[in-house]
Amino acid sequence: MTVTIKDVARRAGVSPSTVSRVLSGHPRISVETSRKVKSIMEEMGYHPNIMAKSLVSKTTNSICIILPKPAEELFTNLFFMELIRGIVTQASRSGYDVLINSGATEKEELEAVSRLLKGRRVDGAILLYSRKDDAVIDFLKNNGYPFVLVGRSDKYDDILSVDTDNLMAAYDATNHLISMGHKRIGFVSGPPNLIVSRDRLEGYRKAMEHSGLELKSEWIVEGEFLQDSGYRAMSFFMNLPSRPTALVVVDDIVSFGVLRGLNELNYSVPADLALVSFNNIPLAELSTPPISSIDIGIYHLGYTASQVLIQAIQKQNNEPGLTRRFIIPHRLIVRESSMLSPARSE
Amino acid sequence: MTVTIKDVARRAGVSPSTVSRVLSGHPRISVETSRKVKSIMEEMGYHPNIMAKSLVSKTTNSICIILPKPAEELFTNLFFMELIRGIVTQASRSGYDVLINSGATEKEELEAVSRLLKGRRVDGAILLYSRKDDAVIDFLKNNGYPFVLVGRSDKYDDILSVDTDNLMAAYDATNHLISMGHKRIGFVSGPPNLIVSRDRLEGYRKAMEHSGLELKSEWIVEGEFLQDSGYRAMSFFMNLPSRPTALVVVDDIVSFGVLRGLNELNYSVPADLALVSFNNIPLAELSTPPISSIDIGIYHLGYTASQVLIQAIQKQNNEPGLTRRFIIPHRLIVRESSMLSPARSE
DNA sequence: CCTCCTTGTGAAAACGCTCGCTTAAACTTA
DNA sequence: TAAGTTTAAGCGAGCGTTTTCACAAGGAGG
Repeated sequence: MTVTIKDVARRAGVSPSTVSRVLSGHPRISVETSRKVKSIMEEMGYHPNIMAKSLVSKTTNSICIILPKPAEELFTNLFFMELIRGIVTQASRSGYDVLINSGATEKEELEAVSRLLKGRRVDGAILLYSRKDDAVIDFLKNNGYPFVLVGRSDKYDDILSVDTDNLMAAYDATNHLISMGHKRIGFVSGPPNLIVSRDRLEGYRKAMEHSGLELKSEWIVEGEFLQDSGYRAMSFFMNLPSRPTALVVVDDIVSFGVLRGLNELNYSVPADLALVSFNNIPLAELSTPPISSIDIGIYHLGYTASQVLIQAIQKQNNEPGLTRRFIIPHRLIVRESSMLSPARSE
Repeated sequence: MTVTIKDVARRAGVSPSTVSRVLSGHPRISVETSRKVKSIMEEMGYHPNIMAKSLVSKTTNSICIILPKPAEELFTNLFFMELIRGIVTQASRSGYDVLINSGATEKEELEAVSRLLKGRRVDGAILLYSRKDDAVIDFLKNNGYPFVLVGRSDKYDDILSVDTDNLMAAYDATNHLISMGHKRIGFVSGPPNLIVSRDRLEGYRKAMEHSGLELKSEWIVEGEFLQDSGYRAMSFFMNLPSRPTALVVVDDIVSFGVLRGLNELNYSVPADLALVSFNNIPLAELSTPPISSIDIGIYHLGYTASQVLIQAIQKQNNEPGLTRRFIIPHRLIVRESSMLSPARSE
């Protein structure tokens, strides 16, 4: 039925080992033999059985992406699509296949990971987003499996990770608003158990402090990475007796919610409320008005994560002392949503 | 090192075959043995080696998604993310892993597919989007590999496919505008080599004809599934001596481009130009104004595709005479972008 | 009491490939 | 020319499973 290495060998009049060596570019194969075998492989339409190869080589040439549990939410965020695109592109260039996986619950997630890694279906894993405490990270680390984190862990500092300097990014975003003349600046945060939420909040705080601006606790609200959270935050802020003139928003998607709310109430952006958010997803530029955003190079983040993981798998970056944490530079893209200074008020 | 079936067998005082049978729920295993073996597997942290299993069973319990070549473009479209989400969710429920793959060129694409299928790394494939002539489809069909097409082929009518009735969807969209009183209706189409573009265009044509409305060729423009195409189409239309009062747009993303252009020129939607598009991606609802869209159940499309493929792999739907073409129902979601009748003009 | 099932288990042959040895041939070197 | 060295290719033992076949023990049927 399917043509195996033996069939090729027989037809070429050599042994299977020779064919195998031709395949892997072994040095001690004569040019002539190599050429002949190759042409026969071509002719017979031979494709090596990846499973058999994996079985003996104990290596699968594939990696998996683990999406954290509330996959529905995350999947609808263009952020992840960009990340996945970066990963798939790089992996494919390195000859790796990418498996994509998500579990409904944290337990399922862990089961899936251990099935894939222990069952030797993949050589390593990329984890997207890090919770403050993560059983999957523990599992991978304790079992010595290669993995990289997109984000960071505050439990371990010796694991491979690719991340944005979120503190600095938030610092920059806030400073931009301050430099536009804003003094009353609010912050719409994400779930408190995500490190990214915390880091960005911290950056906002630092920037406010450094400029000697008041830091009211009522100007900070928490939510999810969903439009609805933005919507709710917006109505909370607009009902405040002393409301902010500008907002730093933890994710573009959340900004869309803020924007929608403001539109419904006939407020205008940036005149009534200026906005800066994070991630610069492709649609940030397309909303009305376009949203100022911190471009964190999502694609690049994914691309690098894949690169780092594959190097780790091939044991090219395991000497102690090597960088384990890769920071992808960010930059602020100023658009209409923050292009106006606030009206004088006090 | 890693614990194998033999280790478990030895420890349990049985043969590897028995352990294997326990694993697969073979009927002729005593309850007692089964329980003992299971507890030992648990205790030793045994996970079957998937590669070894695949090698002998000639089945991998995984499928792959093939994204067509201009992956960059497609990846940034939420459409694909939704589709992938549906596929991954269903596959995971059926115990299948999902591999995601895209090639830079058509040739690379074909290579990847044949490597995966011939190399027996996956049991079947899901193809997203169908071009009018597709080498990958030919390859899969000629080699008898299980696959399903999201979209349709006009070359073969006996292959498994999951699709929207795009002709009817466009018919409905156009009729909606007609029922709002529009008479001058334009169409922004996609690449002409995609079947979906053609079908939607055809539906638009039919609806116009049935209502006895004029069908000017200058009211039909072609583009890509990108915002820019919408932008360009918009400026083309607005410069026309006799411009349409409403547009049927082949994809929401393209509508965003139209919208952006209209905003820049201070036109208002729907007053100056009403809009209906397709796919109803999550952001259609969030734009200003929200866009009327044909919801084609993208997630459901993906979910069904996975289901159909896995059934085909397990040979549950291969008898001749069975449905090979699954149509997912669509429905029109009317939003602000089409909620106004046109000003009287002629 | 002998034969025939049934039930639970084991032995061993694949599955398609890789890789450490070994061997054979050809070439050096003294 | 004998011995050593290099180069090219083959042999065969796995890799961790599944699965066919065989078989022992016990019970049923005549």
